Amino acid sequence: MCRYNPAEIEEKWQKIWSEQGIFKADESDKRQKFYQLEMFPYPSGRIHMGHVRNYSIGDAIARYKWLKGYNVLHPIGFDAFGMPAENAAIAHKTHPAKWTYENIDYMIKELKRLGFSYDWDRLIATCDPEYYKWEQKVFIEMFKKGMVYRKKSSVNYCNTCKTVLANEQVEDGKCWRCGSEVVQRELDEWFFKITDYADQLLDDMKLIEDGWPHKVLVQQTNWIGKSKGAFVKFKIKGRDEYLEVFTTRPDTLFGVTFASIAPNHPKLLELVPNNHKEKVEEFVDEYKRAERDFSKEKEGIFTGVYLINPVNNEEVPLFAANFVLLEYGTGVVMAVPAHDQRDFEFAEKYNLPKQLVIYKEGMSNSADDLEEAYTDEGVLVNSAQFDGMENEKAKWKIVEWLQAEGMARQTYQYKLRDWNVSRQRYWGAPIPVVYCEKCGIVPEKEENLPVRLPENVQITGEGGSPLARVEKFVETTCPICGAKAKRETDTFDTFVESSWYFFRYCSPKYSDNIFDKTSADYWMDVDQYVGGIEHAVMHLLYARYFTKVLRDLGYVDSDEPFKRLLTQGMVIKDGAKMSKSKGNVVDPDDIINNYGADTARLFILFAAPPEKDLEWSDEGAEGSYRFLNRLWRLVVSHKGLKAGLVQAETDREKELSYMINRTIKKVSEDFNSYHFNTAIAACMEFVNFMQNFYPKDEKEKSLFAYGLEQLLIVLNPIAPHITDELWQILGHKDIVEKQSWPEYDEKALIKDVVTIAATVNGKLRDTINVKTDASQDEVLSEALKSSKVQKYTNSKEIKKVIFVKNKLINIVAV
RNA sequence: GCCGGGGUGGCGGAAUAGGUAGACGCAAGGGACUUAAAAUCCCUUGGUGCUGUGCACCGUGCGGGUUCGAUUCCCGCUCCCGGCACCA
Repeated sequence: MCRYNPAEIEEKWQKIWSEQGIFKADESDKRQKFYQLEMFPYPSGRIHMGHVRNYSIGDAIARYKWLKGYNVLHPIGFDAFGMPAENAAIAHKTHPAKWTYENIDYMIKELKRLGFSYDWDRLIATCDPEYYKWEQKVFIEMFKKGMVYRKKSSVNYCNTCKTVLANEQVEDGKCWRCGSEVVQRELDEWFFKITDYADQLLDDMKLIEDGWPHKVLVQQTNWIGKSKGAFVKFKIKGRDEYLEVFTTRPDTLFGVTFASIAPNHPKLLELVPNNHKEKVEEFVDEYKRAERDFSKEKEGIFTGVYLINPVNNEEVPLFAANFVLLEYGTGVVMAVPAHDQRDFEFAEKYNLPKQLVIYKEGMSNSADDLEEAYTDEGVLVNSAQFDGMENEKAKWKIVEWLQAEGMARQTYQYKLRDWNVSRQRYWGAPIPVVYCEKCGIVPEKEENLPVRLPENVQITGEGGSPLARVEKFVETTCPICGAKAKRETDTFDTFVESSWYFFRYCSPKYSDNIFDKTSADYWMDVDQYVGGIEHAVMHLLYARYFTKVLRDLGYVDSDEPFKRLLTQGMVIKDGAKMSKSKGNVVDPDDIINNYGADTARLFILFAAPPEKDLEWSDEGAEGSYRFLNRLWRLVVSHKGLKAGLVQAETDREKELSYMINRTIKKVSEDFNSYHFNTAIAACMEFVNFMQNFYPKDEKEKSLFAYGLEQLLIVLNPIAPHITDELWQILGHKDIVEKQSWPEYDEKALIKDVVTIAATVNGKLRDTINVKTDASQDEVLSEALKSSKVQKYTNSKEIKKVIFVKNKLINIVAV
């Protein structure tokens, strides 16, 4: 008997799949389409376990859909631009392109060794000019429609990566990629107006809420951070000018005792009277010098300016305060120390008065008795005609009242900022604009696209954008007037490329436009997207936004790119994420060499449900390998049998038939809900059963062989190589991938006899075997025959009997 | 602080329109085969107790509640993980 030799058979079947082209997606196919997508990898050098998990999940789904009769698109590519390529270029004195393409070649080999069902003809790499050309084209169209703009702004800057970061890329005040401290810098930058889409990004969540993890939608909602409030005008004392504040609590306007302004507010120094100038300037300088430290104590300084509260004409002092953000609202806030904790702390520190305006029964009616701000509900007090009104109601009544005077209006504010897409790096897609002294900012002509990255560039990591030093690149002519002009030297944030790659897969070689609309209309939306949770508010928000942009530019009809999303958990080892520094990395290559790809895939799908973190265990992988060996021996030892679906008559036949159908049912249900771990468990149970069955006569043998065949089909999406090999060993000329997913026979699942629980007062006392669908009376009399039941019912009165057919009988005895 | 998700054997994890808790796997222990080892196969394995091979009690983070019956539903608490964080 031949032994299971994964190395040999895996190579063999990968070659056969490739030769037969069975995973090529074809639009002319009449079957229903299914677009299965996994987040494409960054070509860092090698595949890691996180990739294996991501792609094993995606592949199981894709292969399942093939077997279910769908026309599947399952593509792969590389998110190939980015900083590690430049860093590697500096470290190894090579070129980012060379490094990147070598990595891509190696990683393709690794992916192929894992046997994934990709349509390799659709491979894309985002650093290919034939790819980024289209991004440049769309950018120009966005520019013309006013969807992008350039402005000087204070931006997040990473000194290690020497480039700007978008808000989404700053984590805990640190760079998302390298972890160094992020500082603020003033630079001219390009922005995508994603804020114009804030409401759509929120509202359209209802289109995807059934298919996306709740958690991701909540994270995006919080990130967009919409809040309802009002702008309120405060007159500046002694001037015919106003400062506007944003507040979500207009109900507390009568409690305003001072106001605060952001130290970097552009109007601040202009307003400050001379006798306060020196001190305020000092404070502002100190603020600007300091790193932004969020745990810092609240500090401020009186500006010498008074504002007039529009609700009662009271004068309140204006403070410059370090906790006021210029970027949110208007950069000026009204302060209500009695009902806002920050204002409370500030007032305590600088000994400012507090006025109570929201009152709840039981509390003191003096703000001086408060130990912290009262932020809950209540009724208004000390608020003139609004006294006694519930504060939620008073909010908008007060705004209405002020609005009549032109002093307030209802509004919404968002935490979401426009997307800064400029990066001062070489290895990215050039932003296709030209600066002309006469014509200003001019987009490159479409026929001149792509604006190619120059190849002969020295990457040193020093002195700003490398492109700025390439004269041949920078020096150009104005697309409008033809005069000498300079090119933009910033490149796009690489998240721009990953915001539309799934469209490009629909027609990856299309050369007339970003994609062929017919193909995109056919394949989009992505039916199932699989990737890491870490992209909840970066890639996944950008991709949703960019899809809406493409829609508004007339390229597509869809509002949302990904119908369903599955976020898989991390692969951890010894309780921590695998990393070189911790020395707990398991290299997929080693696992494939030792056990084969099927074992790696099986284990990773078996060890945990997809969304949960998965603890890698060498012993566990070994166990999965043992299972495949058991499967191998089971099938090989019965290879002469001829499969046939026979009518089960004897008890043994019925039991066999029951197990076959039960397994098909369970695995089918689990595949539909992506519970691969329990699907595999069901297959294991079935193998255990089959190992101990030993078919005797011809009928049993054909049914047995039929069961083995069904098992191979349902296991194929998880362990494709071994199932194809065993399928062939059973005498088939074709391959499992050409079969149909099995249907189960509901009738075979009905047993003649069922075991039901006999409980007394809810406690299990015995289990009894009765005819299927036996009546309550029959079951009760059978249960009362049990001595174990009698023990608890004798000498007691039976008050009540609860009966669940084929499941349980409960006797209530007192 | 706010928002979201969780707490089940030694471990990874099963089972919730309320109905036999611990499927499947790992680890551990015992046995068979073998000159031996590996591989394979079989058995045991939530805890405690007892007059030990059967029976009792306890048991799904903690405390209550609803119910004939709660891992599942409700209330309160606690701990862990993730996200956001001076957002007015």
